[in-house]
Amino acid sequence: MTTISEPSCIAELISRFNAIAGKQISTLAEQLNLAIPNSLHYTKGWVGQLIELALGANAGNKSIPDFPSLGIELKTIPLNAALQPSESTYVCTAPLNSTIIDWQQSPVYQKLKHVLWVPIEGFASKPLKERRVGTPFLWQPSIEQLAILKQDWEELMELLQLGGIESLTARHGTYLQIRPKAANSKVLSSVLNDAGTLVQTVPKGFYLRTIFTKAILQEQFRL
DNA sequence: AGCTGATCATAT
DNA sequence: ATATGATCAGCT
Repeated sequence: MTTISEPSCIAELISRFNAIAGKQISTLAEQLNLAIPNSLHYTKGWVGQLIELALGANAGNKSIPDFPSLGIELKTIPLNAALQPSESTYVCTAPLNSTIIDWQQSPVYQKLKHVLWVPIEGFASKPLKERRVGTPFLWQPSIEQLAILKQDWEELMELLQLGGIESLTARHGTYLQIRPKAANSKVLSSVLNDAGTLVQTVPKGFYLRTIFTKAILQEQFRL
């Protein structure tokens, strides 16, 4: 495997992501001496990691943006045959026994305030190695989008903090939602419920709804 | 068909 | 255990 260092400035990042636009997965994998899995079934995050390697993202599994010195988060986004996002986008772990922090300090805000979106052909009809990288673009939420994200985050955090975990479902939130994030439903961690009792629950994560990423791509490409 | 809940691999 | 990278698949 070939390792590439973190880009030292935005201009370097821009020239790197422009260089991968339109390329096939197989081309990038060969350049990095990386073996291509037969399918994504057992390697769901493989494309994301491929793009991280190709661009020199180096935050590991720490709760900080992928390009720490640039404060930019990298997100691949799978497109269906109509070139629309086909899946929600994972943001970060949801704290179950949360201590109160404010929006600006939250990992959700820290990651979403500046994102490099990398669209990828994601339709199953096309073999993984033939799928192409779309046109990556840097994005920052608008004032209006930020207000809704903040409102969502506050609503969801309030449910977590006030022990409302048992009533919290993926139906809460306009752009942000909370869904399970674990190896399987048998993985459990302890959390206080609204009666102040410790109960077991599957670990959760924050996700961006597809409707939101769809809007982001439409703004960008005027689809 | 889209959405919610479930799941898979890997690093530390 | 818990973070990262996400997509899968059953139900409505």
